[in-house]
This record gives sequence, structure tokens and C-alpha cells, in this order.
Amino acid sequence: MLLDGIAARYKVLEDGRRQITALHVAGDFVDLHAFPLKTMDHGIVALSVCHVGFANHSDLKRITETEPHLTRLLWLLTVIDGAIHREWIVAMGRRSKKSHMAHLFCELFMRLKVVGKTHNNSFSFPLTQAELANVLGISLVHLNKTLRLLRDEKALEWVSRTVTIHDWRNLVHLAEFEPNYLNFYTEPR
Amino acid sequence: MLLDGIAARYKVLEDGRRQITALHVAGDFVDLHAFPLKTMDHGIVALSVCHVGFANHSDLKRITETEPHLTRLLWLLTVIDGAIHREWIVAMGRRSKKSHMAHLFCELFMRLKVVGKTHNNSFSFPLTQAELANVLGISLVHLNKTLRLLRDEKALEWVSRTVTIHDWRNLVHLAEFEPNYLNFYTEPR
DNA sequence: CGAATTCTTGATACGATTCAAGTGGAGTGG
DNA sequence: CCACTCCACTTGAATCGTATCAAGAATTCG
Repeated sequence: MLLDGIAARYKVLEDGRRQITALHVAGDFVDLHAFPLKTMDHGIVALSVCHVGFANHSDLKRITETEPHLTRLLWLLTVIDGAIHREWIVAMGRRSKKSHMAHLFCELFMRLKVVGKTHNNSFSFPLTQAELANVLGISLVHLNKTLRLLRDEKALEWVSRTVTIHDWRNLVHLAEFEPNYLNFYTEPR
Repeated sequence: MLLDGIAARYKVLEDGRRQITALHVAGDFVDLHAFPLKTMDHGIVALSVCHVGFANHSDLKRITETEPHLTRLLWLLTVIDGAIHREWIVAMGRRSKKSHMAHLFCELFMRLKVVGKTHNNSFSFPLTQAELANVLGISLVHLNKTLRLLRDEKALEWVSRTVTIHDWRNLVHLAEFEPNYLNFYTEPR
């Protein structure tokens, strides 16, 4: 499923707690991993108006049989997903919530920039705070207070569904964001 | 790098905090994702005596050109890694530490069983508590106290580098472990 | 056996969740 | 057009979970 918009992959536990495990933006292939895996091990929601295109598995299979270069590129996409997952694990396990949140905004800005979905220092981010709390794995109340920290030090602003980054340097610093962490997209290969 | 033993992938932050992002056991292909990605975005440590075999990327590339079925299988391996990552994200974000720990032991038992590295209800697990704390993303002290909870209710035991599961039912229940979560390994395809 | 690691436990402080209440804005129907 | 409702956001207070500090016990290894 190819995407234009913002979508999320998530799991919900028995008691209804929900954790978002991935965010997808324009140009992402949302469930490509389901092709080798043959299973969808989680749910998908659109978080904005989304246009989607579908690829069917028999076509993908044919690609693996006749187009090795393209196959490696598709493989790469799933492996980039994995790299992002790992970064999220690090953020959840070892960063403060403030730093984790800063890191996510850095990551999203970089990813959206690559696909031309940023405007100067801002991008559309139409989630609710409750949804973002489900991304970061914290409570809604705490999310709100953590967001306030970033706002108070004028690192960024998030009003009427758009995020504006006022102090990229500071945000990168808070996040300990390594700017080359997503360079797979652009590096020559 | 093909493995016999236990190894981990990790990242360390500026202040020295370390987070383990993946555990690998016998039969795993530890850094296969580095083939499409061309980069190693993290470190690897052996956590037990390990025997390793190496595959070089030019051979892998040749496989993608002539062996589509095998290519899909290799791709599958990296995608299973991703599924485990996602489960870890859920565990870190939305489970209690006790439940997270129980979930990890369930996962390891299942994975080790598939490769014949369990003996009845036990398996070799030669990590230190500090290392396990780096897996779960908690402090050493808290790890120890959480472990005590599982020990106290006689769910499992972990002495002299081997884990013995005394009450699988209870462990699965605590973990909300879905026993089919790793069935990619064994299901017919 | 002795030294060094690893494990264990208690106490204190800090961070995060939950509960509760109130504010503000967008949409709806009279 | 206004009043009303619903939902998202915001904030404070109490409680619980987790980190950190500190010290001692047990284990492993040379």
C-alpha cells in the first residue's frame, strides 16, 4: 500500500492500551513487510486524509523473479523501516521523554523534507495529542506537559495541526539527533 | 554474519547509556539488514561464546540475481527482525516492566525452541543482569527487583546462567504473549 | 584463597500516571 | 445567529513507578 498523507501502524493490548509502532508519510510503502511475511501482525490507521495505491503480491513476486535491482530496492525499504524501529527502541528505552519527543520531530522533519512536504521550517502534523502519546508510549497528560517544555524553550510550536520548528539546533541537541541517521534515502549507491 | 551463541545489537548515547535493540540466537543472520542498507548503524556484541560464519555481500548480491526464492527467504529474515522490533516497541511503550520481562522470556524460549536450544523448560542465558537491563531499557536495580517479582511468584528461575520456566501458563498470561507471534518460522509457505 | 565482578536490598528523590476539573474551539440545531 | 454539545487541550494534585545512591552479600575467576 503506497501512501500520500500520514498513517500509523499500531498494536492494541487486551486492556485497550494502544501503541503506535510506526508512522508513515507520503511516499512510504506502508505494509511492504507483509509481502515476505504473508501476515499482517498489526493494524493500520490513516491519521490524515490519505490517498493510497495498492500493489498486489503476485506482481511483487514477479519483480523478485525478473528485476533483481528493483527487488533490492524494495528490500531496502523494509530495512529502513527496521532502522527507524531500532532508533525508536533506543529513544523509548534510554532517552528522557522530552528528548524522545524532540527526536521524533527531528525524524519527521527530515523524512518529510525528503519528499517535499515541508514548508520552510514547518510541516503539517494533523494528529491529536492522544495519538502522539500513543507514539511515544506515554500518557496524554504527560505528553501535554512534555510538549509544553519544548514550547516553553521556544524549540517548536504545534498549533492548528502544523508543527513549526523555531530552533532546529536546540531541537537536534535535545534529541541527540544524528543528522545522518536517515541518509539511506539520499546517499548514492 | 551467521551465529551460534547469543549476540546483541546495541546503540550507545553520548552519556554512555546503552540500549540493546536486538538479541540474536543460534541460526540468526545477525546483520543481514546491512546488505541492502550498506551501513551498520549500530554495534554488535557477543553475549556468550559465539561461533560465527560470514557471508560476503557480493555473494548475496549474486543470490538476488539468480535465486529469487532464496532472495525472498533472506528478505523474510530481515522482516522477521522488524516484527520483533515492533513487539519490543509495544512492550517498552505500553507494558509494565514485569510484563515486558515476561514477554522477553517467552519470546526467547520460543525462538530457542525452534532451533533446538531448549532443554525441557530451560535454556542457557549467560547475560549479566546489567545486560538484561540494557535490553529492557530499565536500571540495573529495578531490573533486579522486577526479576524478583517473577521469581517470587514462581514463574521462573534464573541461576548460574540458565533460565528455567516453572509456570509457562502464568508467564504467558503476565506477558499477554500471543503464542503465534513468531510463527513465521514454522508455518508452511 | 583473595580480588573483582555480579547480585541483592533499603532509602530517598524524581518522573510519570491517574484523577479531577476547567478552558477553548468547531460544529449543530433551534 | 446564538446556545449547546462535543471533543481536544490544559493544568493541578495525589499516587505510584523507576532511577539513583549506598552498602553489603554472594559468586566467579585467576
